[in-house]
Amino acid sequence: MVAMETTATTEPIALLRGAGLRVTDSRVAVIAALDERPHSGVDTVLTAVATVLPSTSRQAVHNVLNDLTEAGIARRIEPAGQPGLYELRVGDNHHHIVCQRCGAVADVDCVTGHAPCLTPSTTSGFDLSEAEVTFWGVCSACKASQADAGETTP
Amino acid sequence: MVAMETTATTEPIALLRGAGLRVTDSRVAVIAALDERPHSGVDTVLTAVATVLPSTSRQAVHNVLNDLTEAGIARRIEPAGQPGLYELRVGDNHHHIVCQRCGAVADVDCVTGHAPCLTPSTTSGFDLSEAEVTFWGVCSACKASQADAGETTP
DNA sequence: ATCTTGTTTTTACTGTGTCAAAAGTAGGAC
DNA sequence: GTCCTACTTTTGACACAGTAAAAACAAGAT
Repeated sequence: MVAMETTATTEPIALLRGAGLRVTDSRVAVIAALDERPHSGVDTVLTAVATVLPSTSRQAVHNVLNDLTEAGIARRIEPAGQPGLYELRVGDNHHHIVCQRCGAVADVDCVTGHAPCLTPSTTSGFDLSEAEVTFWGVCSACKASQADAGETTP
Repeated sequence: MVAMETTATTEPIALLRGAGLRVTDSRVAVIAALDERPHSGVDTVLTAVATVLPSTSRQAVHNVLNDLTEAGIARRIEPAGQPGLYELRVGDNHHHIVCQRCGAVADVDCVTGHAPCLTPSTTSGFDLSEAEVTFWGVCSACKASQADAGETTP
């Protein structure tokens, strides 16, 4: 554990300590990976972590991501038809826009105008706790390569 | 093929013919099942269909549901952490509210007030095509049995 | 430095869904 | 009414994402 010259981009150690989680290389590396590439899946995180800690197992990444999510350090999103993705932005209620061709994800701050931004017209007796919005579209990269465009789900 | 006393609730045969799909027992049964229990998963549909056509395979249900979805007769939704669910309401842009305990799903007609109901504040260069809203909460049944909280996925 | 407890590895397994070839059936043509 | 062909269904195998559990190991307190 290095730790003296800390103050990395998101201060992984402070995040972990603050959540009462042990500071381990894997966790620090996962947080760093998510900080660099938000909306990463397990595979992407594993690849990034493996450049620093080659012995890391996929299961370890699953464990760490689950731990971080439970601790409120990370957030998991799961666009339909894709494996779960993780990001460090938590606590602010932001949404996502997903590319229907390549699966790229970008953040969307909030729906225009309204602060609570969403209230269902009928709650059907449910106790409402959260509104999740996913926008679907085509990212600029995919728009550019209009012609070929992967063959999956236009 | 029974079919004489048709005119069921959603006229499955007309739906299939209109979409250029062949009318088969399985398809009619699947449509009937979805009509009775919207937001059903493959298993639920299979159970319902099997009471009428006991030889039906799970694969057949997958095939039929995929066909119906492609034909625009059914719509697939996929709340995070749950297998895909299907419903016959298509074409109207409605949303869903999902119970965080038991997974129950109810329809929500639209977000209050606004007609286009959703526009992202920033599109990050995406061509927007659709907005999907999922509300999360606790259904009345789960509220009632607060203590134990069921585990069954209805 | 040692101990305790939490973390990671390893291996196996479950659930959800897809793929592909063979067998069977709907629906139009005769 | 009967036959033919293309579309459906069955069967069985497989892919992918994630979970489960026990043994090896490391963080942090004493």
